[in-house]
Amino acid sequence: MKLPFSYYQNPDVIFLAKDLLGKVLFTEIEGETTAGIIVETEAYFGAHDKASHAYGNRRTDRTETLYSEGGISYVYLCYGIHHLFNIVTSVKDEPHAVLVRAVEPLIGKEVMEARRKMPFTKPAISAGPGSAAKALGIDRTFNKKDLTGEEIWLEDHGIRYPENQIAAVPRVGVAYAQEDAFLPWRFFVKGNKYVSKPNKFDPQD
DNA sequence: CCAGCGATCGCCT
DNA sequence: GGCGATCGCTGGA
Repeated sequence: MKLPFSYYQNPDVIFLAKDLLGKVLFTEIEGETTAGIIVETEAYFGAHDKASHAYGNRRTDRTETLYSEGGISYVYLCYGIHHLFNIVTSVKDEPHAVLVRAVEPLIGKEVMEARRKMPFTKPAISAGPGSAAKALGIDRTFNKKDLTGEEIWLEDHGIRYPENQIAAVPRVGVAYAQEDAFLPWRFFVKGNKYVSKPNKFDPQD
């Protein structure tokens, strides 16, 4: 059930971003297990993507994690407040990654409610990358973790969404990436209430 | 060494 | 819908 290390080695980060919808993201922190179904992702196409921290093969202390082999987590602080969780994919030195933007609470809902101070019936509990990470208890200490380990991992529960239920639209908050800002590399489950706000519904529907 | 800013969120109007 | 919070990373001095 736990996704094997090989799953993350796939060189096609766009495929993986879409394939990760429906997979279940787990954390175990101080004996408390929480998990959510991934319902929204964004692909970041490494060195060739102006929206990526690793654009142009930029290497700094922060981006070094992105050059790990697939199956490692990349967590960083955004706006001084929010922790954003990414899944590093592909082979070593190919800095591809998938940002998890929203999850649907599945296991440990009470724990998530305490972390977020709101009932799990409120979509805001885990809609949006900062909220999803907080609900699952993910912070900076989760950077560079093995995603097949005992603290954070993913499972395949056989959840599959038909093609026509998945929207592919431009990514959020990457206007600075110029022409790359228009690439349809944000994927989400249409109509799922835990999907983050911007363009919750496919404009074509 | 330090000023500017970000893959956001929640509160206020 | 508008805006302030808040801090590590980044690149230029």
